[in-house]
Amino acid sequence: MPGPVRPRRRLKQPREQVMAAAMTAIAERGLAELTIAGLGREVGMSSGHVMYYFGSKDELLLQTLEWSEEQLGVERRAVLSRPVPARERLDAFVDLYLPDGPRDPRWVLWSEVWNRSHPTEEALRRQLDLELVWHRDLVALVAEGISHGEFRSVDPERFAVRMRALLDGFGTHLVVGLPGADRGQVLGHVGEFVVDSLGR
Amino acid sequence: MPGPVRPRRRLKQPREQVMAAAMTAIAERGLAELTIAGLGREVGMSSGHVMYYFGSKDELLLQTLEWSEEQLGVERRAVLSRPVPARERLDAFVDLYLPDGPRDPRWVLWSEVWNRSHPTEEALRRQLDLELVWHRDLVALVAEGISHGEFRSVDPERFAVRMRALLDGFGTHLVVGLPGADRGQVLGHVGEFVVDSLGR
DNA sequence: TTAATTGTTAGAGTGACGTTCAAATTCTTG
DNA sequence: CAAGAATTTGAACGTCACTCTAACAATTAA
Repeated sequence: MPGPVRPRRRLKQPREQVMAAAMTAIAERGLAELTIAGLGREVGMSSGHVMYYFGSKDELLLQTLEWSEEQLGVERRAVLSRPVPARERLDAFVDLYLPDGPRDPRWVLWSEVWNRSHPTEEALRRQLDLELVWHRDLVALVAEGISHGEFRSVDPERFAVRMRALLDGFGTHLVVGLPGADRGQVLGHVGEFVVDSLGR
Repeated sequence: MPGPVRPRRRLKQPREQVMAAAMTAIAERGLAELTIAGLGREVGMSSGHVMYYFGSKDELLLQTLEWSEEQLGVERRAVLSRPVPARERLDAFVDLYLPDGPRDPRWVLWSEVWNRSHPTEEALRRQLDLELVWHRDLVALVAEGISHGEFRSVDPERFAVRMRALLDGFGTHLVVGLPGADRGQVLGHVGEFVVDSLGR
């Protein structure tokens, strides 16, 4: 006697559903408790099904990070093209760059993928691409601010490297929930650094 | 018929042996490939034996980080008490603070323990203690440099927060092996930041 | 010295996980 | 509508952290 036939409906946008569930799960319960089977359960897939789409957990995490960065990229480009002073756009850039708070999934994923011991050549290139878009946009914004006479004349590339180190440091503090690392205070520190470095 | 009796000799300093092996293994093969059984094999212990001493893998990693920091603390205090200008001691502080290079086990462990989703109250306190010793020493050094007229008069606490964010950012770039993050260049950036912030 | 107690060690067992795989089902297309 | 491609399931596998029991060694008590 055959068992009852369960419906096998096709899902809409299965990749997106999984990645969205992963972001939520990381924000709510952390990476350590994120399992392929559990993730599948959230969206009505078997573990094998999730593997069919992503091939491995590492690849799932990297694709989720890329997906998240894509959405943020849209916001960033919108912000950067606003017809307001460069300083105002720089503040918006910083606001987008920093994590929302402890366990921000985008930052958790960043840490996870970069801490892999043996990334493939291809994965490394993709990870680096994610860095470069932020970096290039920052360099271009600073260069524009300088050419408009709004910022002091510094080397935009060199400033961007230092600025991103500062943001990554504060971002790390925020995302791990280091006591004393409050988003408001961090924004204050960064603002002061910007004034010190670029103010006329 | 009983099997052959293998010697069950007591090991000397078993905890230290395991922690040293963990540091080496992380530096050479990364955290992902670090297993309790494999670690035991390196020092002639069974997996159960390692667990007997550390109770859990998380606890092993945290104790290893503490052990590593203890050794670095000795070096740091030696460096900070040298009878040389504060600036020179600050440079030595930075050199000790930053990772040696990609996969520096101290930084890998730091990232691992802070990225745990649900640390115990006690673990969190111990992790925070590791941060505080660096922070306090930095604040004291800067305050000393100011009082000797060597540094500009800034808020030492505020400077230390910003300086550590910068160091953590650059340190993260170095430890994950971000292309373009070279230790020499990082030291250059940090040196420039110090001059900008504290130079008279 | 021996007996009892405590501390140390091995290794088998457990459950959860990522991953693989073959079979079954649904969709697409000629 | 038939054939091939794409999708979906769930069982199986190997590995891992962790648990547990029994054995062994060191220390202490008598």
